[in-house]
Order: sequence, then structure tokens, then C-alpha cells
Amino acid sequence: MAIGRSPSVKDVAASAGVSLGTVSNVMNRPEVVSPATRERVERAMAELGFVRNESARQLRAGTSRTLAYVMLEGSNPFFHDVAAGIEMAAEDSDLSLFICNSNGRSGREEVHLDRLMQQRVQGILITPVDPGARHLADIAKRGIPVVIVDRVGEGGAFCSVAVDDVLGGRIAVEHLVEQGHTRVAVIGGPESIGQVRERLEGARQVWAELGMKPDDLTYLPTSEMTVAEGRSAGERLAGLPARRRPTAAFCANDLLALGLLQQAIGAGLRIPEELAIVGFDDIEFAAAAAVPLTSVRQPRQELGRAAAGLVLDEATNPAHEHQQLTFVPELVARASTVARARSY
Amino acid sequence: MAIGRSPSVKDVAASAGVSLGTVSNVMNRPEVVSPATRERVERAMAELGFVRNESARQLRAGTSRTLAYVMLEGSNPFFHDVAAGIEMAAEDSDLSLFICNSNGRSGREEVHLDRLMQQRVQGILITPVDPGARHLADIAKRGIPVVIVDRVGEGGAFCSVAVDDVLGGRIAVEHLVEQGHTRVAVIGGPESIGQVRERLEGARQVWAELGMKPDDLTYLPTSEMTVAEGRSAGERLAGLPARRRPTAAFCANDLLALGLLQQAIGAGLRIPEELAIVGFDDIEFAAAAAVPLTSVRQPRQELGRAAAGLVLDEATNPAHEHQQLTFVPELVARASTVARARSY
DNA sequence: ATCGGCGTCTGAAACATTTCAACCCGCCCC
DNA sequence: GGGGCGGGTTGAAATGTTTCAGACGCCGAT
Repeated sequence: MAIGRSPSVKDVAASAGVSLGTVSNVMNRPEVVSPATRERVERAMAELGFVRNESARQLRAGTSRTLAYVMLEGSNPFFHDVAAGIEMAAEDSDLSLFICNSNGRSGREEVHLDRLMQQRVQGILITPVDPGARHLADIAKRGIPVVIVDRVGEGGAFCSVAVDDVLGGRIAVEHLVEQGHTRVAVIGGPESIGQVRERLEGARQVWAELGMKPDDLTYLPTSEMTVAEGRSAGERLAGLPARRRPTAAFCANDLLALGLLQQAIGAGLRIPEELAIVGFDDIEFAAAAAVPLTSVRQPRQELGRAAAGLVLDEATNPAHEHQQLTFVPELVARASTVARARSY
Repeated sequence: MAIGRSPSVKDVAASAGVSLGTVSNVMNRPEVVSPATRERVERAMAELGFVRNESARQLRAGTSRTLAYVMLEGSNPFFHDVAAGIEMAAEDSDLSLFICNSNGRSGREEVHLDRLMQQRVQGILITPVDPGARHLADIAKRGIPVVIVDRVGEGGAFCSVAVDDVLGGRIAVEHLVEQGHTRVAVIGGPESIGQVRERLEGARQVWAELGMKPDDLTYLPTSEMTVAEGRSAGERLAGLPARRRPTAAFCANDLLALGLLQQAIGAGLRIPEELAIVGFDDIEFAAAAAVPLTSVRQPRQELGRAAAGLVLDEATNPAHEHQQLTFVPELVARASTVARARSY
């Protein structure tokens, strides 16, 4: 029913017997219009079911009321938690948040960014496939605020918010060594992912510094950061000769760790006695695993919140300077590494 | 750098020495413009770094190129999988997808819907807090296509795509009875959530039909559908006197089931021998739990895809008729109910 | 009386695009 | 050589909002 285009300011103005400008004022600066007319206009709006046309507003204003987040992997709850943090901040500034998912593919990422530019979003938050990509630099050059999330931008060309991944890798492996492990596996990949590279790097660093034998740190590469790949890594681990087999594993994210955990339990291993496992991210399901997972916590929502703050600053503050925020990761020890850890 | 507003069609036209209309044609109907001019215009666009202003396009065209999905609970991966399905369909039609999250609160839902109307989205997909809510009906009355996802709309006022929740509850409990259980717990809540109501309803139906004693079906209500509530239900379960204590539980979603599972294992119960567990949704983490979880699978992405199809039909096909699509849920038996189930 | 100022309201311009009727020009056909 | 045709291009109108310079009426002060 109720067919026909939706009513415009003009219709409201006619119905209330005032001019266009007045209707606009009622919406945007109610204090300048007399209570009587305001009331009349508001009634007219309600009667006609008027809904402001955001495209027109935006066209005239030149700026939209939305932020966008392009996440790296929709299947990893970590990114949804980051998004939730951004959303809260956006909400506080009365902005909408547009969420996209590049799924790790640079092509999709570019398509999304293109669309976002067409929409003239106020700012773009992104966990990029490659922080050095041309299309990112191009956007920034246009003057659109871009903030890199969970990676640090190259050469300070962008604001960024991240956790110190090298440090994260360090504390994870340090913890395992403290628990008495002398043979450790590090699991993750592909190394084209910056986060992976740095976490593994941290692991190697601290391994060397603690004076452990280089050969006793086994790297098991994966092709993705998924539960399935974690299981597969578990199988490879089990295939190693007993005397060389690691007694603990550090996985570059929780999805891998969860897969490994499941495979290990299925194979009858006792956790953590026969295999200790540390993950990364501390997603909600890490604590909820049947053997609660020790993990390197990133302040997920905080990350998002801070990133939103930076993008807003860049959008509104003329004196804005790019900054690289780094959060400190924190080890959350649970039963997957400590025999009788209190679990939550 | 590169300050100043971004170039418009007019600038491109000037730079290429043609009229506005021609530039527009290059973008929208390239076949009507001669290869030579087209080439010239395209070069000008590239040089100036022209990006079409979507607001202006939309204002003139009266219609946007975006769909929206308002999900019920951002913390439940199930909805993200539905969203992924929608996104694929949107992609096929060259539409963008705007994702919002009401977090179960009717107020947020309304705010989001309001914004979406202002943006003149092509259609709205929503898993509503309450499918009977006024604001939903209002939107539909305006002629904006609305499709209810994972619930069926009341009185056929909307298109909807859902799984037969009653049937889902039936097959879950039927499965438990087949495994020889005679005392079963059903866990979920609050009952204000329609999905919960129907799943429990199905459970009760089949329990009666199979001639089981009504008193042997224990209902443990929860205040939310979260992992934490699942654990708490587990504690209440453990508190029941042994002779009345159920030997199996049907949880209204996987998050609850995961929490219950974890609590039970922590308490030293053997799964499924001492407690069998069935969840609902079959989210990815269900299979990845340390004791892989038996669950009632909903075709998550399919749900989203189908919903997108309906909303598009309603948006473009004048002869559109509302329809209620119902998918059939499917039991996926894993180790949490069947002692030596193959796990994946 | 005149003036200034204030509170309220108006009307038109501007935003960037799409669409459409009209136009131009060269060509072919009669 | 005139008429018609059709491909290519133009120019202007239209979309719904915001903004801004001004108009209007009224009051108090000069």
C-alpha cells in the first residue's frame, strides 16, 4: 500500500504552512524556531511519516555520518570483537559503522575500499592484507583518514593501533620455558601475514636469549589460521619421532590452538602434561574450550575503540598528527599449560 | 597534501573537453559513446583521480545500492555465518551489505532501522528481537522490502526464512531417547525469544509422543544464550539429586552447550557416558570442541542467501508475493552423544 | 518619528549526479 | 538534391537537503 515516493521537506513545509528553511531548522537547530511553529512542523512530519533523506543531506554537507571497518577474516571472532569496540566509539559520536570483510584477499579489499570512497565515509579503519599496498596509500593521499588496526603502518604514513606482536610471542614462549618445557613447537602461517611473522619472531628471540637449543624449537608452518589447519598441524606434530617431539606448542592464533587442542585430545594426549598449548588473541572460545586455553590476550575491544578515536581525531582535528599506538599483550594462563590453573 | 574537494563530473568534462552528459554516459552506458571520446574521458578521470559521488547518484536515482542486515547477537558466530551468506548474494547483485547488531535490545534495533531508512537502503534483512514489533510493520508499510531471518513473521506480513525450530527440538530429543536416555534436561531461555520457545516446544512434543514420563524432562531456564549461562546451567544440573538427575541435555543453542560441556568436563564427568549433550546451530566451534558437539544444524549461509534472494525479489519484482521459506534442520551426531562417533 | 536590534521566518543557491529531449552531422536511398 | 535515419553529443531539468543573506514585524531607546 502507501505507494509513491516518500515525502520530502517540501511536502512537510507545505503541509505545515511554512517554508523549506524552517523545516530544516526544526531538524537541525530547533532552538531558533518558535515553539508554536516547531510544534506544527513536528506534527506535519509525524502525519506524513517524513524520513530525512540522508543522501541529500550528505550531498549538501559534503560529508557522511559513517565510519567503516574492513576486517581481515570474518571467520575469526577476534575481528568481530574489534569491530564491537569500534562500534561503541562510533555510537558515542553518533556515527554509523559500515563493516566489510576482505577475507584475506587483496582484491576484495580493494573493491570494498573503492565503494567506501564512493560513499565518502568519514574515515576508514582497516586490518589490511598488506599495509604497504598501493591502494591504501592512494586513499590516504586523498585526505581520507585511514587507521591501520592490528598492524603498524609502514613508515608512519598512517595512524595505527596494534599490540606488540613480537612481545606477545616472547611472553608465550617464555611462559612455556618457565613451565619446564625444553622442546617447543611454533605453529602458524603463512608468513606473508605480518602478525604471524612477528609473533614467531618474538618466539625465536626469547628462545635464543634463554639459551635454549635452536634445534629444539620446531616450526610447523600452516597455510591458513583456521581450526582445520590447527588439527593438521597436530597430526604433523604427532608424526615426529618421540625423542624430538615438542612437549609444548605456541600457536599464532587461537583458532589454530583450538584445532591443535582438539586433535591432541582426540589422540589421547593429556593436556597439559603431555602437550601444553598457548594460543594468541584470547577469543571468547579460548576460555570455553574443554581444556581452557592459555592465550596471549589482546585488548580486543580497546583496540577498536582506540582506533576509532584516532580516525575521528584525524577527521576533525586540523592539527592531527599520525601516531602509532601500541598495546601491551598479556598472558592469560589457563589449564592448557598449567596443570591446576584456576580456569576463568 | 592533495587538499580541496575531490573532482566532480564537471571537472572531468572540462578536462576532457566534453559535456557532463557524456562523462555520465561513459560511466553508465559506455556503449553509446564513441571509443575515441570514451578513451579521452577515461584518461581524464584517471588523471584527476575522479571518484563517483554515491550520494549524488543515489539522490538522483532515488535508490541505493545497499542491503542491510540487522543481527540479533553479534557475539554468536551463527549470525555472522548468516551474514556471510547474505553478503555473497549481495555481491552477486553488485550490492553492498550494511551490517548492524541490535544485541538483543529493541531500542538499538529501532535506532538502526531508523538510520537505514534515512539511507534509503534497498531492503532490510533482520533477525528481530520481536517479529511483531510496531517499527517493523511501519517500515514494511512504507514499501521497503523487509525479510525476517531465522524467525517467521507474524501473519505473513513479511517474507521470512527460517528453520523449523519445533522440528529441530524434536530431532534433538528423539536422538537422545534413541541413545537410551530416559531422563533429559532441556536448557535455554529466556522464553521471550521465539527460537527458544519453539525448540523447547518441539522437545516436549516428541517426549510426550514417545511415551516418556513428563517428570523426567527437566527444564533449566537461562537468562541468556551464552557460554557463561551454559556453565551455570551445568552447575544447577549437578546439584540435582542423583536419581532424578538427567543423563542427557538438549541446549537451545551451541553457546549454551559449549558452556555446559566445559562445566561437565571440569566436574570430571565423562561425555557422553555420564552426560550426553546436544546443541543447536552447529556453529564452527561445535565441531571443534574437545568433545565434538552433536548439534542440530541450520544451513546458516543458505539461510542468508535465501533471505537475500527474497528481499531482492521484493525490491525488483512488481508481482512479488510474500513467502515463508522453511528449511529442514538436520542432526549432526558427534562424540558428545555417541560414544565412538566419527568426529568430523 | 527614527533607528537599531532581536527573534523569526523566507527564498534561492548550491551540492554532484542522471536522464531526456533536442540537436548536429554525415550518409544512404530514393 | 531532398528526406530520413541513426550515432554521437549537448544542455538543462530534476533529485532533497542545508545554508545564508536578507526580509519582516515589533519593541525599546533615542
